[in-house]
Amino acid sequence: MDQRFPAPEAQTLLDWYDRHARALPWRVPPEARQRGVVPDPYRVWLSEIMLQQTTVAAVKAYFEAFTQKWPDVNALAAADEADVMKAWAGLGYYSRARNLKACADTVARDHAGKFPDTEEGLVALPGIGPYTAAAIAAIAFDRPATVVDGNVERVISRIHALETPLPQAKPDIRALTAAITPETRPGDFAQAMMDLGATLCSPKRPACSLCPWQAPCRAQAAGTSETFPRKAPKAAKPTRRGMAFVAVRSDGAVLLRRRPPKGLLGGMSEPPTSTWAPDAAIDDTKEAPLDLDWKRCQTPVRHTFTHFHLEMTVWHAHAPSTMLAPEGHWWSPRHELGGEALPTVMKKAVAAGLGS
DNA sequence: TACGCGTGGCA
DNA sequence: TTGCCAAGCGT
Repeated sequence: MDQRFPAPEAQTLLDWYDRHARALPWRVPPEARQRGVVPDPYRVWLSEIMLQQTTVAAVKAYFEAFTQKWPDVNALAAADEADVMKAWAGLGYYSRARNLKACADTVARDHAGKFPDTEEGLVALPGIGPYTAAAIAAIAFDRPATVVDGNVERVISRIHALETPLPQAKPDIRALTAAITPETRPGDFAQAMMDLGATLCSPKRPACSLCPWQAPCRAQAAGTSETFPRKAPKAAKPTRRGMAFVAVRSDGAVLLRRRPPKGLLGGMSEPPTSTWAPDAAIDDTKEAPLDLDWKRCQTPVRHTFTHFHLEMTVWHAHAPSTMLAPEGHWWSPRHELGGEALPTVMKKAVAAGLGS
């Protein structure tokens, strides 16, 4: 052990957390936790699912809406899946919403509405992986689980100046995190690690001068904090092209359909679309669901998904009020359009079709 | 093991 | 404009 770098102490981070913890809607503040206030496992679980790969700023409004609509796991289990998808629309990664509902159903039916209080029990539930199981066990049940998320990976890789790139470094990071996870206040420790990563030990321009773990941090000493964690370069995103068909009935209703339950935007709603491919035709209205006088919108809708760019040509047409929706489709009245389970890209397409 | 899976904010 | 990124999971 290099004598210049003492081991990072959990207590040092907990002292910092007691002074600087972020106030979040799903969190029991450290002073209340110390007085014996315990978190609601339902709220901890819901927040953890929403926060997967998603920013706190984006989650807040959805968390408030969900807990208003469905205050506990039994209420969510009693809900229609379609309503859950509508409430999740815009948040992204829609398999999370399907798994959220499946998990609520399982907890209500098989566990009498109580979440399991161990990592093993939690990780067996839909949508709960190793990170989320550890986080719920620690935060909701104060178990000394090793909680490793993207924040922890960044903090630990900097403290130890780990040269191994992610994801190969994950086993080392897990072991190093386990070694400093305390038996007392493990839930606050996990949340403190995330707050440190989110506020001081940030990806860009970390505020090392304010960090409670400045002394043990090798990257800080070398002035290279921002270069960790090491990562393999990412592949460039290809561009796919396609079409969307926005049919508007004379009373303003718009034709929608449901996407297949799995895969991209699985289970969400959309105006009819063509298949998307790099060389797809964007002017063949024979692919449209109805035989109408289709007109092309001038500006295509651009949208970027995780692994490709989409350039979608939007076609629009007026339909007579008597026209029936094809099998599997429905006319969504204009005043209900905002409440449909439309992902953001499809909201853009509908807006383009209505605006032209 | 590696890939598929959304979105919005920011430099 | 473009790339990068944010509390990962399922297959």
